[in-house]
Amino acid sequence: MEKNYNHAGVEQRWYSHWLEHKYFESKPDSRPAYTIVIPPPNVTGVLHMGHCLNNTIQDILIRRARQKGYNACWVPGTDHASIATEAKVVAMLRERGIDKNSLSRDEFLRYAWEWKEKYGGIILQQLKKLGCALDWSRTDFTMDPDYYQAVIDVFIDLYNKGYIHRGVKMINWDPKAKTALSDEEVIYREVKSNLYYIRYKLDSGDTDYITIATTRPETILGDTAICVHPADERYKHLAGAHAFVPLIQRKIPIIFDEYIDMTFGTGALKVTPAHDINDYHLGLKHKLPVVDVLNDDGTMSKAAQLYIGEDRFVVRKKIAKQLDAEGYLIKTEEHSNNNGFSERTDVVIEPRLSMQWWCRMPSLAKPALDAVMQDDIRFYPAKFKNTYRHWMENIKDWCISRQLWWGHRIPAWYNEQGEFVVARNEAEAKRLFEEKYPGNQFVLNQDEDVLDTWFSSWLWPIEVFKGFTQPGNQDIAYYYPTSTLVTAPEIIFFWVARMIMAGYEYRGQKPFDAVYFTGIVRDKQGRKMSKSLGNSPDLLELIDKYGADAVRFGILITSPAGNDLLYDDKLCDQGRNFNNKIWNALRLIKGFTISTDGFENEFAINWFAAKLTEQRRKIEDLMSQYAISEALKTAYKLIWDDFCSWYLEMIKPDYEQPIGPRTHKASLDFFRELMITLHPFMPFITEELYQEVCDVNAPFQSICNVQLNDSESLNSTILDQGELLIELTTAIREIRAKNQIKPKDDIRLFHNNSDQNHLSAIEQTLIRLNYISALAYADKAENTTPLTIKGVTYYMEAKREVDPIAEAVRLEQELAYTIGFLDSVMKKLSNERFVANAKADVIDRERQKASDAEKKIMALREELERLGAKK
RNA sequence: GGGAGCUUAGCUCAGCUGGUUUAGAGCAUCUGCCUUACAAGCAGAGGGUCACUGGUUCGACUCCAGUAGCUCCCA
Repeated sequence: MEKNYNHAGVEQRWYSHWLEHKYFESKPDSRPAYTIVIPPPNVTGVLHMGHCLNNTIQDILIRRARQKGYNACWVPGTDHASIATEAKVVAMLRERGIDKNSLSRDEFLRYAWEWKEKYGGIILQQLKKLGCALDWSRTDFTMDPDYYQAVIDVFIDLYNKGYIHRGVKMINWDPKAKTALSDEEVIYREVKSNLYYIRYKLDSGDTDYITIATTRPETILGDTAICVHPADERYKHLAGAHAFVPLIQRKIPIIFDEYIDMTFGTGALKVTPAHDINDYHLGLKHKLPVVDVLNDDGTMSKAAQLYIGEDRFVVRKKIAKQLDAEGYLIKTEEHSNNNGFSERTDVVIEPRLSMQWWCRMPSLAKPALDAVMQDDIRFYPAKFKNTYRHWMENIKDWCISRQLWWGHRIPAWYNEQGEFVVARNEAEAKRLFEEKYPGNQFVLNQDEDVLDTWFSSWLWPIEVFKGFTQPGNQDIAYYYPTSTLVTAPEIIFFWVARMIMAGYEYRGQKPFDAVYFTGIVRDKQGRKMSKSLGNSPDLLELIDKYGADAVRFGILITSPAGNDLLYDDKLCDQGRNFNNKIWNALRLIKGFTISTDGFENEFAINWFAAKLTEQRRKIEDLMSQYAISEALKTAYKLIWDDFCSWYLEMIKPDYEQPIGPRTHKASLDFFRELMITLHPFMPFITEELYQEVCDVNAPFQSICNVQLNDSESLNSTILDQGELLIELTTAIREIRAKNQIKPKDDIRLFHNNSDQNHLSAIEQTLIRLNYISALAYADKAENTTPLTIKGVTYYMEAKREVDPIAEAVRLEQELAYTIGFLDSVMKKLSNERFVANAKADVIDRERQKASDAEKKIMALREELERLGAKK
């Protein structure tokens, strides 16, 4: 074997093997199902660190479930991402010199599909590099024909139930993508801006003005009132008065409303119902006209009268100048306020009145809220229940229409009068129209808009198993509800909540048993990874450099459940080093020569068997709580510390001596079990090395299909003995290190335990590990260094004289600590109320602690006296 | 403005329903080792008044209240 493990070649080879033999494909059978649906990545996406974390976790859950005897099924797929994809296609067309507006809808969609076929699967290919055990035969896409139909049918169904309606409301408008966005697609950021103080002439006299403050002077052209607080003394006299909008001299009323914050600006608010949600509501209340001064691309409309066709931000500057020049601008102040930005295009959102399709949520939300609150669906970490509840209890209508072409076209047909029906297709629409309006002639046109992408992905856990298009099929019955959803908290509302709603509405059942929320991957300075900062490593390069196993290790080892993690390449180094450690452990075992009279260590075998069982149970416990990082840490320590540092050292024969067959076989068995334990976390190296320790004559079995079994009973006596062995050995090594006694210089060890057999189980191993030439009972031993463990004092005697001064310092420190410790214990024990109130086993434990400490203090004092006499 | 959460070793975090040591781990640091699996390694060490202030209790990192700072979500 090579000196170091090299991942190159190994990973590709095994992944191909796994695919070829279809280990990851699942079909319903008699086993219980363990199902995960992948959060479908966006077709425009490429794999980044967030995906790496998210999918590694899913892979671990799936591989572990398979080991535990479940029929594990992990479904891959992508979503069509209306806005993002349409933007990519428009950009592609621009490069080819084609203007989207010159194309028909069908022509555009042909280009879009072409783009999707070419680039839409990249991200799925990248997941293979990570080792993901996905059932590729089930790969789905939100715009596949069946899926498409399911989305349309759900729309029709919800429309017929009265949940979906059409109406004019204020929406978030993305002037770049020229589409409406849902509230969830708007990101609020603080921005620095100016607060403009503008005076409006009043109709009461030429020198009377009222001054308002605004951050958006270009919208004054859409003003239809000025509003003040009824209790504001400054403006009481203006009841019934009117003002004139500067530059255009529109006459608008002064209105009074308690909504006004008297302390902000001048206490007078310009009211622009078309361009601000609060103003819109004021407008409704006071029956104000609506003047929409913006076009859909963010330029000024005809209704603005001025600057028609110019961009809103250009106009903001120009109009400020003009207002100043004409004496309307009193002053400008620096100001910071929150602006909404489009999640996809990052332009400033324009609140805009618009005719859209809406889905009413409360009755959908009710069962979905209850399910989570009652832990029928469990959230990990549970703190997200609060976030979820808050949103669900204040849920608003969902704006589901988007002014785009790429997506599920809204199945509504209109006649020339704007009357409409909702139907599966044009023929049915015609039929419905004839029912509604018998005898009339119609020319029908389908709605131009498509549905919000989330309106398709909320059906994902159902329709990937054809739960809508082939209801009652075997897959949906078997795999639904799925087991665990792994996702980011950012999409708890977008996606998680809505899937739960769809699950109850359409299956009468939750879509998954548990939701595991991952944190955000940040750089080591805690900054979010982003393209603009360039602080995100290229995942594929990382995998090339370190291997997928090491990268998986790196991203997980530092990843507490639900908390952000600070990524650093160093973590991958640690993963790579771990690979190497495992590799070398096997190299050692394989390098032994075996002989029937070779070295055997029965104690080591029994001890490690117990340790393995104990730690595997701990891993199981941690995994059941989704403490995945902790579980990996436990496996890491089991292999590195318990197996390599202790077990292998215990069984290592003397130089160039053979090992006994029993110990050799046990070591191979342990190694194999360790590979199985680690496999879900690091699939490639474990498969590679598992095969190395399998019987060559047995039929081939991939580690992917090996079952994890825990039937062994746990021998806790031997674990205690092992602990004593380790504690003693560590203490001896410490004394050696402090006194420059070489690791292999012989020592003699005495102890004062009246039970002279207390070391018999570990004696042989203790002697070998510590180069002990004599081990005996002694009440007190001259010229030795004492160490007290669990009430027994051991005396270590070295050929080399210990330095009395350094030794005295060491003992003094230990004595001080132990006295302090004893004090704290005695304080408890001398407290009558403690003895009266505390549980018996707590008191016993304290008494044991006290007696051990007393013995230790005695031994230390004696030794110090002896050293003192010497000085 | 509303809501949630966080504050434990230089860094990243464990520490569940209060009593297992005057608090643990990994990484980093320091010391000694090229020991015949691994220097991508081995052996050892140092490092924390558990943010602050009160309260409950025989006993608080752990429960409660307040203060300060930080983060996230929503409007």
